[in-house]
Amino acid sequence: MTTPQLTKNQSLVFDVLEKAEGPLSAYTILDKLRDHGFRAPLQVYRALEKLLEYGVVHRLESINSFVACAHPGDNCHSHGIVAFAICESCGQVMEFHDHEVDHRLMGWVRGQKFKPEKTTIEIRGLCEACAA
Amino acid sequence: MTTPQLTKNQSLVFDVLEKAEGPLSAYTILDKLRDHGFRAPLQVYRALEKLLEYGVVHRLESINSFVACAHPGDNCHSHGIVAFAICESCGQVMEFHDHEVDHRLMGWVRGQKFKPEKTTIEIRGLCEACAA
DNA sequence: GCAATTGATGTAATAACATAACATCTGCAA
DNA sequence: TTGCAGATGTTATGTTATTACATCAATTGC
Ligand SMILES: [Zn+2]
Ligand SMILES: [Zn+2]
Ligand SMILES: [Zn+2]
Ligand SMILES: [Zn+2]
Repeated sequence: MTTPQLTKNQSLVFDVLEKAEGPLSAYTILDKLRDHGFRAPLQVYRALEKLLEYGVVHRLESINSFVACAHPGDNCHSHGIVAFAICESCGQVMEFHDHEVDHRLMGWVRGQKFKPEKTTIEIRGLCEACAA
Repeated sequence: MTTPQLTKNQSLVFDVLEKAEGPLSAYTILDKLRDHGFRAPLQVYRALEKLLEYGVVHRLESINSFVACAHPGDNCHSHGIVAFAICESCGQVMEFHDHEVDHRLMGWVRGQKFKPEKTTIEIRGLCEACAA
């Protein structure tokens, strides 16, 4: 997915996520953008929908939050499953992918004749700093 | 985790999930149990909390729903990560685990000195019947 | 120029998911 | 019998996400 020029609202939402230390909920983003004219959740959700489509933002299903992609300008997401390690203490998110994991999971679903559309891998725990 | 005798509410919730074709939301469970005296979401959420703790029910993060474990009486969950394939058309859920996937993911997090607590792997797509 | 179309935006209302706070009950142990 | 712990009942509230409808702006074809 090539990323077209972002609209005003998309840019505002993306900038908030890029500057954030960790993942943010849609309503947190809304609050941060009230000074810029945002009034309703839909302004955030609509921007996020596009940013997800362009692959520059990820949704973390297990914490109902959104994070800017850690691999800007990289097209690696189109080749495999992205996995996340999420620190439950400080919110830091690490993003990675592993072709062997992809291979095992996709091999299993193929054996079941299951047609995968979207795969979520999220590891919650404590980052090095917080586990100390 | 050994499963103690279930309480009345826990049994009701578990029975609903066991008889269901697929995953159910907490509020769907609530509606199915109104005839049995359930009135409030908390009655469901409290029962689910225990059932999750006992490992007899799983939460599907990506669809905010709950499903009875497909491996009754099995303790395999204590040895690894459980993965789910969820049909977005009919709701059917397949549950499996793969030690190689566990190994790769845990190897990666160990390299990052990240301490994992709970891992989610969910594949949404179409089952064989629905993809046809 | 000027409709027609398309995509983006604004706004209000509502739906769906989850928890906080507090009271009560029940079984069991000191 | 009293105290405690766990389960339950109830109300209210908090959090996340979508529906419905109106408006606006840029583009296209005439
Ligand atoms: Zn990414
Ligand atoms: Zn941390
Ligand atoms: Zn299971
Ligand atoms: Zn299906």
